[in-house]
Amino acid sequence: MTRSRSRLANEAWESLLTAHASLMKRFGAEPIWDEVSMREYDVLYTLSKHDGPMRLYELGRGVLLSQPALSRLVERLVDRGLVERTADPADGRGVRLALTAAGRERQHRVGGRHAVDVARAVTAALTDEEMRQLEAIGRKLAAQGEPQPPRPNRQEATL
Amino acid sequence: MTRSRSRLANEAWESLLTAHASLMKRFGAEPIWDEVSMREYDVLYTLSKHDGPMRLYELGRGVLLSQPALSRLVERLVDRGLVERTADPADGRGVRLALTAAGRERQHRVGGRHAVDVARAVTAALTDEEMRQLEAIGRKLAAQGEPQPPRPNRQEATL
DNA sequence: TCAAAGTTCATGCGTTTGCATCTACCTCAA
DNA sequence: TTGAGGTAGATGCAAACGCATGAACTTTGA
Repeated sequence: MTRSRSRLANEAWESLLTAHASLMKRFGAEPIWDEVSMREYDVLYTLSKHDGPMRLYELGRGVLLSQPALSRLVERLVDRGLVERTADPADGRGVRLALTAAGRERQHRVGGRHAVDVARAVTAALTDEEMRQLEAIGRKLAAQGEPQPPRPNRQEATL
Repeated sequence: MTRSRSRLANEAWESLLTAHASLMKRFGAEPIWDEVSMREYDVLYTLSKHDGPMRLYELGRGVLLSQPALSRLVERLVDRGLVERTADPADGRGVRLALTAAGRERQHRVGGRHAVDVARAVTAALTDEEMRQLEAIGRKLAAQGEPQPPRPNRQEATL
């Protein structure tokens, strides 16, 4: 891999990080998180777009939290009546997580307001073409992040 | 703003979020964070690419942390001899933050290893052209995130 | 068949975070 | 000049987090 290609990659990643931090800060400052925090919303949203119950470790894939932290976050949502947690009949170790009616309502309401803020910020910054590019690029990066286990062919780094 | 343009914006943002979480998780799993955590590194890196001392609130712009959390994170880095914090002679309220020699060395060493991981993941997922696109898009989004104060024209959402 | 190894989630515990607030200092207008 | 209002950063405290580990269950291979 060429030197400049590595450099390009790092600049692109830093750019993504900066954009993420900047916009997260902006969105977090909006007065819509009084009922659920952004992280809680993240979980509610992930559950909402998944049909059928989810396992805790499935949730963990999409959320940037340790497994214990996620476990307790879910517990709090259960206590507040937004998420339902039942034992998985097919696997005694696991749990099945799903939104309650209240949870779905909450997600939808907060999500609607949040989407307005997102649209406002993103459309102000990007053209349609750029939004499509970002969507595609993000998808590829996310796919790259996931698959570690295909083949354990330990091909050590060249550096 | 058209409906589909809002939708496009939200899909792009979600894509960015997913990519961010996925790769952050991957990078965080690398065995290079035993000396400084990712957040601490973020601060060291931000200081390293800034010439001259920084103010705490300047640091805060780039880091996704509350002001008190950042204040204490910096305090820990000071205690560990990686950051130097001195009173600002020009503003008695403020502090001047800079890397110590040890801090600079640490940042450079960890940063070098991290950059390898970033390059590996990003170059595996994206073409050169896509990396350039991401770099440009991130820059625009970050710029959009910053400026709130131009005009407080409260133009309420159409939801 | 059954014990060893792996997986899934929960819990103990020390650390870190965010919110609210405080102190100290700066700015600006009267 | 001065005092009201604003800004920079620190601190008290409860909430949330990550790491290490535990408990319960499943899977695997001999």
